Amino acid sequence: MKIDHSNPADLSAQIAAAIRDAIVEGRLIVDERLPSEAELSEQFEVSRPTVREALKRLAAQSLIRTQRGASGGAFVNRISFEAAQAQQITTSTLLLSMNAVSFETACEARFSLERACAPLSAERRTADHLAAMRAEIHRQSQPGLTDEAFCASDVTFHRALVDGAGNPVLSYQLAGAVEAMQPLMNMITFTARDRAQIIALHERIADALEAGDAGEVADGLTALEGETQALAKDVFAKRAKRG
Amino acid sequence: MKIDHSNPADLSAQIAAAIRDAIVEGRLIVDERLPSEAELSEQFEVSRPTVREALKRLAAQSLIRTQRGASGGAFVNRISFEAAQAQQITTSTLLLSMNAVSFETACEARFSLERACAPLSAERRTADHLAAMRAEIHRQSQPGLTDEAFCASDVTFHRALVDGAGNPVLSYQLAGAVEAMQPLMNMITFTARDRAQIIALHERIADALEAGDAGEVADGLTALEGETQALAKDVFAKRAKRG
DNA sequence: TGCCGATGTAATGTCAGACATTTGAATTTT
DNA sequence: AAAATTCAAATGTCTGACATTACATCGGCA
Repeated sequence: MKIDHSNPADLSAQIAAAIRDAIVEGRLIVDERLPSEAELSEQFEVSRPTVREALKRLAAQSLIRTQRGASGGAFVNRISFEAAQAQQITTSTLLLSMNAVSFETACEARFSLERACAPLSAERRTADHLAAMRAEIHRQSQPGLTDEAFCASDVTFHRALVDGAGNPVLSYQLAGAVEAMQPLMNMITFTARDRAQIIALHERIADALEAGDAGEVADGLTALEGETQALAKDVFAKRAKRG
Repeated sequence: MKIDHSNPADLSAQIAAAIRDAIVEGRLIVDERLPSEAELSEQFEVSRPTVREALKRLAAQSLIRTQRGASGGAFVNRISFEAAQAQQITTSTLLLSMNAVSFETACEARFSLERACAPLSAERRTADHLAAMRAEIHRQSQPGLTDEAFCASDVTFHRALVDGAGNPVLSYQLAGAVEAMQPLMNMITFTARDRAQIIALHERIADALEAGDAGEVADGLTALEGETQALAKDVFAKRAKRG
Protein backbone atom coordinates (compact mmCIF):
# COMPACT_ATOMS: atom_id res chain seq x y z
CA MET A 1 0.00 0.00 0.00
CA LYS A 2 1.79 3.06 -1.29
CA ILE A 3 0.74 6.50 -2.33
CA ASP A 4 1.98 9.05 -4.81
CA HIS A 5 4.03 11.75 -3.13
CA SER A 6 4.84 13.45 -6.39
CA ASN A 7 1.25 14.62 -6.41
CA PRO A 8 1.22 16.50 -3.13
CA ALA A 9 -2.49 17.24 -3.32
CA ASP A 10 -5.18 15.15 -1.72
CA LEU A 11 -2.87 12.92 0.24
CA SER A 12 -5.70 11.97 2.57
CA ALA A 13 -7.88 11.00 -0.38
CA GLN A 14 -5.10 8.82 -1.76
CA ILE A 15 -4.61 7.10 1.58
CA ALA A 16 -8.34 6.56 1.97
CA ALA A 17 -8.48 5.05 -1.52
CA ALA A 18 -5.55 2.75 -0.78
CA ILE A 19 -7.14 1.43 2.39
CA ARG A 20 -10.56 1.18 0.75
CA ASP A 21 -9.09 -0.91 -2.06
CA ALA A 22 -7.44 -3.18 0.49
CA ILE A 23 -10.80 -3.72 2.14
CA VAL A 24 -12.74 -4.23 -1.08
CA GLU A 25 -10.16 -6.65 -2.44
CA GLY A 26 -10.16 -8.62 0.77
CA ARG A 27 -6.60 -7.89 1.86
CA LEU A 28 -8.11 -6.47 5.03
CA ILE A 29 -10.83 -8.63 6.46
CA VAL A 30 -13.74 -7.87 8.75
CA ASP A 31 -12.87 -6.97 12.34
CA GLU A 32 -9.20 -6.81 11.51
CA ARG A 33 -7.43 -3.97 13.24
CA LEU A 34 -5.65 -1.41 11.12
CA PRO A 35 -2.25 -0.14 12.24
CA SER A 36 -2.44 2.74 14.70
CA GLU A 37 -2.58 6.26 13.35
CA ALA A 38 1.06 6.77 14.31
CA GLU A 39 2.11 3.63 12.46
CA LEU A 40 0.06 4.54 9.41
CA SER A 41 1.59 8.00 9.31
CA GLU A 42 5.03 6.34 9.27
CA GLN A 43 4.05 3.84 6.57
CA PHE A 44 2.61 6.48 4.28
CA GLU A 45 5.17 9.09 5.28
CA VAL A 46 2.59 11.70 6.14
CA SER A 47 1.53 13.40 9.33
CA ARG A 48 -1.04 12.06 11.73
CA PRO A 49 -3.72 14.66 10.93
CA THR A 50 -3.54 13.60 7.30
CA VAL A 51 -3.98 9.97 8.27
CA ARG A 52 -6.89 10.95 10.49
CA GLU A 53 -8.62 12.76 7.65
CA ALA A 54 -8.30 9.62 5.56
CA LEU A 55 -9.74 7.48 8.34
CA LYS A 56 -12.67 9.86 8.78
CA ARG A 57 -13.44 9.52 5.10
CA LEU A 58 -13.63 5.76 5.51
CA ALA A 59 -15.67 6.07 8.69
CA ALA A 60 -18.17 8.22 6.81
CA GLN A 61 -18.74 5.30 4.46
CA SER A 62 -19.04 2.86 7.35
CA LEU A 63 -15.99 0.99 6.10
CA ILE A 64 -14.24 1.28 9.45
CA ARG A 65 -15.15 1.97 13.05
CA THR A 66 -12.84 3.37 15.73
CA GLN A 67 -12.43 2.60 19.41
CA ARG A 68 -10.59 4.69 21.92
CA GLY A 69 -8.39 3.48 24.70
CA ALA A 70 -5.71 0.84 24.96
CA SER A 71 -6.17 -1.97 22.46
CA GLY A 72 -8.39 0.46 20.59
CA GLY A 73 -7.86 1.59 17.04
CA ALA A 74 -9.57 1.43 13.68
CA PHE A 75 -11.24 -1.81 12.70
CA VAL A 76 -12.65 -2.98 9.41
CA ASN A 77 -16.38 -2.74 9.81
CA ARG A 78 -18.89 -5.38 8.85
CA ILE A 79 -21.31 -3.03 7.13
CA SER A 80 -24.87 -3.73 8.20
CA PHE A 81 -27.92 -3.61 5.97
CA GLU A 82 -29.22 -0.77 8.14
CA ALA A 83 -26.10 1.34 7.70
CA ALA A 84 -26.01 0.65 3.97
CA GLN A 85 -29.68 1.56 3.69
CA ALA A 86 -29.20 4.80 5.59
CA GLN A 87 -26.40 5.80 3.28
CA GLN A 88 -28.34 4.88 0.21
CA ILE A 89 -31.35 6.84 1.35
CA THR A 90 -29.26 9.95 1.94
CA THR A 91 -27.61 9.61 -1.45
CA SER A 92 -30.83 8.90 -3.31
CA THR A 93 -32.69 11.72 -1.59
CA LEU A 94 -30.04 14.24 -2.56
CA LEU A 95 -29.85 12.84 -6.06
CA LEU A 96 -33.58 13.34 -6.56
CA SER A 97 -33.76 16.77 -4.95
CA MET A 98 -30.64 18.24 -6.53
CA ASN A 99 -30.71 16.85 -10.04
CA ALA A 100 -34.14 18.07 -10.86
CA VAL A 101 -35.34 14.57 -11.54
CA SER A 102 -38.94 14.88 -12.61
CA PHE A 103 -41.57 13.48 -10.33
CA GLU A 104 -42.70 11.36 -13.23
CA THR A 105 -39.32 9.69 -13.67
CA ALA A 106 -38.82 9.01 -9.98
CA CYS A 107 -42.34 7.70 -9.60
CA GLU A 108 -42.00 5.40 -12.58
CA ALA A 109 -38.75 3.98 -11.21
CA ARG A 110 -40.20 3.46 -7.79
CA PHE A 111 -43.28 1.58 -8.92
CA SER A 112 -41.34 -0.45 -11.46
CA LEU A 113 -39.05 -1.64 -8.70
CA GLU A 114 -41.93 -2.29 -6.37
CA ARG A 115 -43.71 -4.39 -8.96
CA ALA A 116 -40.51 -6.40 -9.19
CA CYS A 117 -40.99 -7.79 -5.72
CA ALA A 118 -44.72 -8.28 -6.01
CA PRO A 119 -44.44 -11.96 -7.04
CA LEU A 120 -42.03 -12.79 -4.25
CA SER A 121 -44.03 -10.88 -1.68
CA ALA A 122 -47.27 -12.56 -2.73
CA GLU A 123 -45.61 -15.88 -2.19
CA ARG A 124 -43.70 -15.28 1.01
CA ARG A 125 -45.24 -12.44 3.01
CA THR A 126 -45.89 -13.44 6.59
CA ALA A 127 -48.90 -12.56 8.71
CA ASP A 128 -46.78 -9.88 10.34
CA HIS A 129 -46.23 -8.11 7.06
CA LEU A 130 -49.92 -8.20 6.29
CA ALA A 131 -50.78 -6.94 9.76
CA ALA A 132 -48.32 -4.07 9.39
CA MET A 133 -49.93 -3.08 6.11
CA ARG A 134 -53.44 -3.28 7.52
CA ALA A 135 -52.36 -1.15 10.47
CA GLU A 136 -51.04 1.53 8.13
CA ILE A 137 -54.21 1.46 6.09
CA HIS A 138 -56.14 2.03 9.28
CA ARG A 139 -53.88 4.90 10.26
CA GLN A 140 -54.29 6.46 6.84
CA SER A 141 -58.04 6.57 7.24
CA GLN A 142 -57.87 8.49 10.51
CA PRO A 143 -59.30 11.98 10.14
CA GLY A 144 -57.07 14.89 11.06
CA LEU A 145 -53.95 13.23 9.77
CA THR A 146 -51.47 15.71 8.32
CA ASP A 147 -50.26 15.24 4.77
CA GLU A 148 -46.79 14.47 6.02
CA ALA A 149 -48.02 11.82 8.42
CA PHE A 150 -50.06 10.36 5.58
CA CYS A 151 -46.96 10.16 3.41
CA ALA A 152 -44.92 8.63 6.21
CA SER A 153 -47.55 5.99 6.69
CA ASP A 154 -47.54 5.38 2.97
CA VAL A 155 -43.79 4.75 3.08
CA THR A 156 -44.22 2.30 5.96
CA PHE A 157 -46.94 0.48 4.03
CA HIS A 158 -44.77 0.06 0.99
CA ARG A 159 -41.76 -0.99 3.00
CA ALA A 160 -43.81 -3.75 4.57
CA LEU A 161 -44.81 -4.84 1.08
CA VAL A 162 -41.20 -4.92 -0.02
CA ASP A 163 -39.98 -6.65 3.14
CA GLY A 164 -42.60 -9.29 2.52
CA ALA A 165 -40.45 -10.56 -0.35
CA GLY A 166 -38.10 -11.88 2.30
CA ASN A 167 -35.03 -10.85 0.36
CA PRO A 168 -32.80 -8.47 2.34
CA VAL A 169 -30.91 -7.38 -0.77
CA LEU A 170 -34.16 -6.40 -2.41
CA SER A 171 -35.32 -4.59 0.72
CA TYR A 172 -32.08 -2.70 0.92
CA GLN A 173 -32.24 -1.64 -2.72
CA LEU A 174 -35.83 -0.57 -2.55
CA ALA A 175 -35.66 1.35 0.70
CA GLY A 176 -33.62 3.95 -1.15
CA ALA A 177 -36.12 4.26 -3.95
CA VAL A 178 -39.17 4.46 -1.71
CA GLU A 179 -37.83 6.71 1.05
CA ALA A 180 -35.99 9.01 -1.30
CA MET A 181 -39.31 9.86 -2.92
CA GLN A 182 -40.82 11.08 0.31
CA PRO A 183 -39.70 14.71 -0.05
CA LEU A 184 -41.25 14.74 -3.51
CA MET A 185 -44.44 13.15 -2.21
CA ASN A 186 -44.60 15.74 0.54
CA MET A 187 -45.08 18.41 -2.07
CA ILE A 188 -48.48 16.97 -2.82
CA THR A 189 -51.56 17.96 -0.87
CA PHE A 190 -54.10 15.22 -0.55
CA THR A 191 -57.79 15.96 -0.50
CA ALA A 192 -60.07 13.66 1.43
CA ARG A 193 -61.15 12.15 -1.86
CA ASP A 194 -57.54 11.54 -2.94
CA ARG A 195 -56.85 9.78 0.31
CA ALA A 196 -59.90 7.59 -0.02
CA GLN A 197 -58.78 6.47 -3.46
CA ILE A 198 -55.27 5.71 -2.31
CA ILE A 199 -56.55 3.81 0.70
CA ALA A 200 -58.85 1.79 -1.53
CA LEU A 201 -55.89 0.83 -3.69
CA HIS A 202 -53.85 -0.05 -0.62
CA GLU A 203 -56.67 -2.33 0.45
CA ARG A 204 -56.78 -3.87 -2.96
CA ILE A 205 -53.04 -4.56 -2.80
CA ALA A 206 -53.23 -5.97 0.72
CA ASP A 207 -56.13 -8.20 -0.25
CA ALA A 208 -54.27 -9.49 -3.29
CA LEU A 209 -51.22 -10.13 -1.16
CA GLU A 210 -53.31 -12.02 1.34
CA ALA A 211 -54.76 -14.11 -1.48
CA GLY A 212 -51.32 -14.69 -2.92
CA ASP A 213 -52.37 -13.21 -6.25
CA ALA A 214 -49.15 -11.74 -7.66
CA GLY A 215 -50.74 -10.42 -10.83
CA GLU A 216 -53.38 -8.54 -8.89
CA VAL A 217 -50.72 -7.02 -6.61
CA ALA A 218 -48.86 -5.77 -9.66
CA ASP A 219 -52.08 -4.43 -11.19
CA GLY A 220 -52.88 -2.65 -7.93
CA LEU A 221 -49.46 -1.08 -7.90
CA THR A 222 -49.89 0.03 -11.50
CA ALA A 223 -53.22 1.61 -10.63
CA LEU A 224 -51.62 3.32 -7.66
CA GLU A 225 -48.86 4.60 -9.88
CA GLY A 226 -51.42 6.05 -12.26
CA GLU A 227 -53.28 7.68 -9.39
CA THR A 228 -50.08 9.14 -7.95
CA GLN A 229 -48.93 10.47 -11.30
CA ALA A 230 -52.32 12.07 -11.91
CA LEU A 231 -52.31 13.72 -8.51
CA ALA A 232 -48.81 15.07 -9.02
CA LYS A 233 -49.65 16.34 -12.47
CA ASP A 234 -52.61 18.20 -11.01
CA VAL A 235 -50.57 19.75 -8.23
CA PHE A 236 -47.80 20.90 -10.54
CA ALA A 237 -50.31 22.27 -13.06
CA LYS A 238 -52.00 24.34 -10.37
CA ARG A 239 -48.68 25.52 -9.06
CA ALA A 240 -47.57 26.60 -12.52
CA LYS A 241 -50.86 28.48 -12.99
CA ARG A 242 -50.58 30.29 -9.68
CA GLY A 243 -46.87 31.13 -10.08
CA MET B 1 -26.33 25.05 13.53
CA LYS B 2 -25.01 24.16 16.93
CA ILE B 3 -23.34 21.12 18.45
CA ASP B 4 -23.27 19.54 21.87
CA HIS B 5 -20.07 20.40 23.73
CA SER B 6 -21.13 18.55 26.83
CA ASN B 7 -20.45 15.37 24.88
CA PRO B 8 -16.81 15.98 24.01
CA ALA B 9 -16.54 12.85 21.91
CA ASP B 10 -16.96 12.74 18.15
CA LEU B 11 -17.11 16.47 17.67
CA SER B 12 -16.24 16.06 14.01
CA ALA B 13 -19.09 13.59 13.56
CA GLN B 14 -21.51 16.02 15.18
CA ILE B 15 -20.36 18.86 12.95
CA ALA B 16 -20.60 16.67 9.86
CA ALA B 17 -24.12 15.66 10.85
CA ALA B 18 -25.15 19.28 11.41
CA ILE B 19 -23.91 20.35 8.00
CA ARG B 20 -25.34 17.26 6.31
CA ASP B 21 -28.75 18.01 7.80
CA ALA B 22 -28.52 21.56 6.55
CA ILE B 23 -27.85 20.29 3.05
CA VAL B 24 -30.53 17.60 3.09
CA GLU B 25 -33.12 20.01 4.45
CA GLY B 26 -32.25 22.57 1.83
CA ARG B 27 -30.88 25.24 4.15
CA LEU B 28 -27.70 24.99 2.12
CA ILE B 29 -28.31 24.86 -1.60
CA VAL B 30 -26.28 23.51 -4.47
CA ASP B 31 -23.08 25.40 -5.30
CA GLU B 32 -23.45 27.52 -2.18
CA ARG B 33 -20.16 28.15 -0.48
CA LEU B 34 -19.77 27.10 3.12
CA PRO B 35 -17.94 29.39 5.53
CA SER B 36 -14.18 28.96 5.49
CA GLU B 37 -12.64 26.40 7.79
CA ALA B 38 -11.47 29.18 10.10
CA GLU B 39 -14.97 30.65 10.30
CA LEU B 40 -16.55 27.25 10.88
CA SER B 41 -14.10 26.54 13.67
CA GLU B 42 -15.17 29.81 15.29
CA GLN B 43 -18.88 29.10 14.84
CA PHE B 44 -18.66 25.61 16.29
CA GLU B 45 -15.99 26.60 18.82
CA VAL B 46 -13.61 23.85 17.81
CA SER B 47 -10.21 23.79 16.17
CA ARG B 48 -9.59 23.78 12.48
CA PRO B 49 -8.40 20.14 12.27
CA THR B 50 -11.71 19.07 13.81
CA VAL B 51 -13.61 21.07 11.23
CA ARG B 52 -11.47 19.56 8.52
CA GLU B 53 -12.24 16.03 9.66
CA ALA B 54 -15.92 16.85 9.48
CA LEU B 55 -15.54 18.27 5.98
CA LYS B 56 -13.64 15.17 4.84
CA ARG B 57 -16.49 13.02 6.04
CA LEU B 58 -18.88 15.02 3.88
CA ALA B 59 -16.49 14.96 0.94
CA ALA B 60 -16.37 11.16 1.19
CA GLN B 61 -20.12 11.13 0.60
CA SER B 62 -19.83 13.57 -2.30
CA LEU B 63 -21.93 16.08 -0.39
CA ILE B 64 -19.32 18.79 -0.77
CA ARG B 65 -16.34 19.54 -2.95
CA THR B 66 -13.39 21.74 -2.06
CA GLN B 67 -11.36 24.20 -4.09
CA ARG B 68 -8.06 25.66 -3.13
CA GLY B 69 -6.89 29.17 -3.64
CA ALA B 70 -8.46 32.55 -3.02
CA SER B 71 -12.24 32.46 -3.42
CA GLY B 72 -11.90 28.74 -2.88
CA GLY B 73 -13.53 26.80 -0.10
CA ALA B 74 -16.07 24.09 0.39
CA PHE B 75 -19.12 24.08 -1.84
CA VAL B 76 -22.30 22.08 -1.69
CA ASN B 77 -21.95 19.52 -4.41
CA ARG B 78 -24.53 18.65 -7.02
CA ILE B 79 -24.16 14.93 -6.72
CA SER B 80 -24.01 13.28 -10.13
CA PHE B 81 -25.60 10.01 -11.10
CA GLU B 82 -22.11 8.67 -11.77
CA ALA B 83 -20.82 9.54 -8.31
CA ALA B 84 -23.93 8.17 -6.64
CA GLN B 85 -23.62 4.97 -8.66
CA ALA B 86 -19.97 4.55 -7.75
CA GLN B 87 -20.79 4.89 -4.07
CA GLN B 88 -23.68 2.53 -4.31
CA ILE B 89 -21.59 -0.07 -6.09
CA THR B 90 -18.91 0.09 -3.41
CA THR B 91 -21.46 -0.21 -0.64
CA SER B 92 -23.39 -3.00 -2.31
CA THR B 93 -20.27 -4.95 -3.14
CA LEU B 94 -19.08 -4.85 0.45
CA LEU B 95 -22.51 -5.68 1.72
CA LEU B 96 -22.65 -8.80 -0.42
CA SER B 97 -19.11 -9.93 0.29
CA MET B 98 -19.06 -9.26 4.03
CA ASN B 99 -22.51 -10.31 5.09
CA ALA B 100 -22.39 -13.76 3.64
CA VAL B 101 -25.38 -13.05 1.45
CA SER B 102 -26.07 -16.26 -0.41
CA PHE B 103 -25.59 -16.29 -4.13
CA GLU B 104 -29.19 -17.35 -4.40
CA THR B 105 -30.52 -14.31 -2.57
CA ALA B 106 -28.36 -11.87 -4.49
CA CYS B 107 -29.21 -13.48 -7.80
CA GLU B 108 -32.91 -13.45 -7.07
CA ALA B 109 -32.80 -9.76 -6.18
CA ARG B 110 -30.83 -8.89 -9.26
CA PHE B 111 -33.10 -10.62 -11.74
CA SER B 112 -36.23 -9.39 -10.01
CA LEU B 113 -35.02 -5.84 -10.41
CA GLU B 114 -34.01 -6.44 -13.96
CA ARG B 115 -37.40 -7.83 -14.87
CA ALA B 116 -38.81 -4.61 -13.43
CA CYS B 117 -37.39 -2.61 -16.28
CA ALA B 118 -38.15 -5.14 -18.99
CA PRO B 119 -41.47 -3.51 -19.99
CA LEU B 120 -39.97 -0.04 -20.15
CA SER B 121 -36.91 -1.22 -22.03
CA ALA B 122 -39.01 -3.16 -24.53
CA GLU B 123 -40.90 0.01 -25.25
CA ARG B 124 -38.14 2.59 -25.31
CA ARG B 125 -34.79 0.98 -26.12
CA THR B 126 -33.01 2.74 -28.93
CA ALA B 127 -31.07 1.17 -31.76
CA ASP B 128 -27.91 2.04 -29.85
CA HIS B 129 -28.93 -0.05 -26.88
CA LEU B 130 -29.69 -2.99 -29.11
CA ALA B 131 -26.41 -2.60 -30.96
CA ALA B 132 -24.52 -2.54 -27.66
CA MET B 133 -26.21 -5.74 -26.58
CA ARG B 134 -25.53 -7.48 -29.90
CA ALA B 135 -21.90 -6.41 -29.69
CA GLU B 136 -21.56 -7.96 -26.23
CA ILE B 137 -23.20 -11.15 -27.42
CA HIS B 138 -20.66 -11.31 -30.22
CA ARG B 139 -17.81 -10.73 -27.76
CA GLN B 140 -19.12 -13.45 -25.50
CA SER B 141 -18.96 -15.97 -28.31
CA GLN B 142 -15.29 -15.30 -28.99
CA PRO B 143 -13.13 -18.31 -28.14
CA GLY B 144 -10.31 -17.79 -25.67
CA LEU B 145 -12.26 -15.33 -23.58
CA THR B 146 -11.40 -15.55 -19.89
CA ASP B 147 -14.18 -16.15 -17.39
CA GLU B 148 -13.66 -12.69 -15.96
CA ALA B 149 -13.91 -11.05 -19.36
CA PHE B 150 -17.04 -13.08 -20.02
CA CYS B 151 -18.57 -11.82 -16.76
CA ALA B 152 -17.57 -8.24 -17.52
CA SER B 153 -19.24 -8.50 -20.91
CA ASP B 154 -22.30 -9.96 -19.21
CA VAL B 155 -22.48 -6.91 -16.93
CA THR B 156 -22.20 -4.58 -19.92
CA PHE B 157 -24.97 -6.47 -21.70
CA HIS B 158 -27.31 -6.16 -18.75
CA ARG B 159 -26.49 -2.52 -18.19
CA ALA B 160 -27.45 -1.81 -21.77
CA LEU B 161 -30.73 -3.61 -21.16
CA VAL B 162 -31.38 -1.51 -18.07
CA ASP B 163 -30.32 1.74 -19.69
CA GLY B 164 -32.77 0.96 -22.47
CA ALA B 165 -35.57 1.78 -20.06
CA GLY B 166 -34.53 5.40 -20.40
CA ASN B 167 -35.00 6.09 -16.74
CA PRO B 168 -31.83 7.37 -15.06
CA VAL B 169 -33.17 6.65 -11.58
CA LEU B 170 -33.77 3.05 -12.55
CA SER B 171 -30.33 2.80 -14.15
CA TYR B 172 -28.71 4.19 -11.04
CA GLN B 173 -30.51 1.80 -8.75
CA LEU B 174 -29.80 -1.23 -10.88
CA ALA B 175 -26.17 -0.53 -11.54
CA GLY B 176 -25.50 -1.30 -7.90
CA ALA B 177 -27.35 -4.58 -8.02
CA VAL B 178 -25.78 -5.78 -11.24
CA GLU B 179 -22.19 -4.68 -10.65
CA ALA B 180 -22.11 -5.71 -7.03
CA MET B 181 -22.82 -9.25 -8.12
CA GLN B 182 -19.77 -9.41 -10.33
CA PRO B 183 -17.40 -10.71 -7.62
CA LEU B 184 -19.88 -13.46 -6.87
CA MET B 185 -20.26 -14.25 -10.57
CA ASN B 186 -16.50 -14.41 -10.92
CA MET B 187 -16.46 -17.41 -8.62
CA ILE B 188 -18.19 -19.39 -11.32
CA THR B 189 -16.25 -21.17 -14.03
CA PHE B 190 -18.10 -21.38 -17.31
CA THR B 191 -17.73 -24.36 -19.59
CA ALA B 192 -18.11 -23.87 -23.31
CA ARG B 193 -21.55 -25.42 -23.05
CA ASP B 194 -22.56 -23.06 -20.22
CA ARG B 195 -21.50 -20.10 -22.28
CA ALA B 196 -23.42 -21.30 -25.30
CA GLN B 197 -26.59 -21.56 -23.25
CA ILE B 198 -26.14 -18.12 -21.74
CA ILE B 199 -25.42 -16.58 -25.10
CA ALA B 200 -28.54 -18.24 -26.52
CA LEU B 201 -30.60 -16.66 -23.75
CA HIS B 202 -28.96 -13.31 -24.35
CA GLU B 203 -29.96 -13.61 -27.97
CA ARG B 204 -33.47 -14.50 -26.99
CA ILE B 205 -33.65 -11.42 -24.78
CA ALA B 206 -32.18 -9.16 -27.43
CA ASP B 207 -34.59 -10.50 -30.02
CA ALA B 208 -37.55 -9.96 -27.73
CA LEU B 209 -36.37 -6.45 -27.00
CA GLU B 210 -36.06 -5.75 -30.70
CA ALA B 211 -39.58 -7.04 -31.23
CA GLY B 212 -40.84 -4.99 -28.29
CA ASP B 213 -42.19 -8.09 -26.58
CA ALA B 214 -41.98 -7.26 -22.89
CA GLY B 215 -43.34 -10.58 -21.70
CA GLU B 216 -40.78 -12.50 -23.68
CA VAL B 217 -37.97 -10.31 -22.30
CA ALA B 218 -39.13 -11.10 -18.77
CA ASP B 219 -39.39 -14.79 -19.60
CA GLY B 220 -35.89 -14.74 -21.05
CA LEU B 221 -34.59 -13.13 -17.90
CA THR B 222 -36.35 -15.71 -15.77
CA ALA B 223 -34.79 -18.49 -17.83
CA LEU B 224 -31.41 -16.83 -17.46
CA GLU B 225 -31.93 -16.59 -13.73
CA GLY B 226 -32.69 -20.31 -13.58
CA GLU B 227 -29.63 -21.10 -15.64
CA THR B 228 -27.41 -18.92 -13.46
CA GLN B 229 -28.76 -20.38 -10.24
CA ALA B 230 -28.22 -23.91 -11.54
CA LEU B 231 -24.65 -23.12 -12.56
CA ALA B 232 -23.89 -21.60 -9.18
CA LYS B 233 -25.44 -24.51 -7.35
CA ASP B 234 -23.27 -26.87 -9.33
CA VAL B 235 -20.10 -24.90 -8.61
CA PHE B 236 -20.79 -24.66 -4.90
CA ALA B 237 -21.70 -28.33 -4.66
CA LYS B 238 -18.42 -29.34 -6.30
CA ARG B 239 -16.52 -26.97 -4.07
CA ALA B 240 -18.13 -28.38 -0.95
CA LYS B 241 -17.30 -31.90 -2.14
CA ARG B 242 -13.66 -31.06 -2.81
CA GLY B 243 -13.17 -29.10 0.37
C1' DT C 1 -6.63 53.34 -23.59
C1' DG C 2 -6.14 48.52 -23.41
C1' DC C 3 -3.58 44.44 -22.44
C1' DC C 4 -0.35 41.74 -19.80
C1' DG C 5 2.49 40.46 -16.15
C1' DA C 6 3.81 40.82 -11.23
C1' DT C 7 2.22 40.94 -6.76
C1' DG C 8 -0.99 40.30 -2.96
C1' DT C 9 -4.12 37.59 -0.50
C1' DA C 10 -7.29 34.31 1.11
C1' DA C 11 -8.25 29.89 1.26
C1' DT C 12 -7.21 24.89 1.52
C1' DG C 13 -3.49 21.27 2.31
C1' DT C 14 0.04 19.65 5.29
C1' DC C 15 3.05 19.33 9.16
C1' DA C 16 4.96 19.05 14.09
C1' DG C 17 4.27 18.69 18.79
C1' DA C 18 1.54 18.70 22.65
C1' DC C 19 -2.20 17.64 25.92
C1' DA C 20 -6.77 15.34 27.12
C1' DT C 21 -9.43 11.30 27.46
C1' DT C 22 -10.55 6.71 27.37
C1' DT C 23 -9.94 1.94 28.18
C1' DG C 24 -7.86 -2.37 28.85
C1' DA C 25 -4.17 -4.65 31.22
C1' DA C 26 -0.69 -5.20 34.55
C1' DT C 27 0.44 -4.42 39.24
C1' DT C 28 -0.12 -3.80 43.88
C1' DT C 29 -2.68 -4.03 48.07
C1' DT C 30 -5.98 -5.88 51.22
C1' DA D 1 -8.00 -14.56 45.71
C1' DA D 2 -10.34 -10.38 44.88
C1' DA D 3 -10.42 -5.56 44.62
C1' DA D 4 -8.31 -1.21 44.02
C1' DT D 5 -4.59 1.29 41.82
C1' DT D 6 -1.46 2.46 38.44
C1' DC D 7 0.26 2.28 33.81
C1' DA D 8 0.35 2.47 28.95
C1' DA D 9 -1.43 2.80 24.44
C1' DA D 10 -4.52 4.55 21.50
C1' DT D 11 -7.81 7.94 19.74
C1' DG D 12 -9.59 12.82 20.15
C1' DT D 13 -8.45 17.53 20.23
C1' DC D 14 -5.79 21.84 20.19
C1' DT D 15 -2.21 25.35 18.81
C1' DG D 16 0.63 27.38 15.59
C1' DA D 17 3.04 27.29 11.64
C1' DC D 18 4.31 26.75 6.75
C1' DA D 19 3.27 25.28 1.80
C1' DT D 20 0.49 25.62 -2.14
C1' DT D 21 -2.94 27.23 -5.03
C1' DA D 22 -5.65 30.33 -7.65
C1' DC D 23 -8.16 34.40 -8.01
C1' DA D 24 -7.99 39.52 -7.78
C1' DT D 25 -5.84 43.66 -7.96
C1' DC D 26 -2.59 46.88 -9.42
C1' DG D 27 1.07 48.54 -12.01
C1' DG D 28 3.75 48.99 -16.17
C1' DC D 29 4.08 48.88 -21.03
C1' DA D 30 2.72 49.15 -25.76
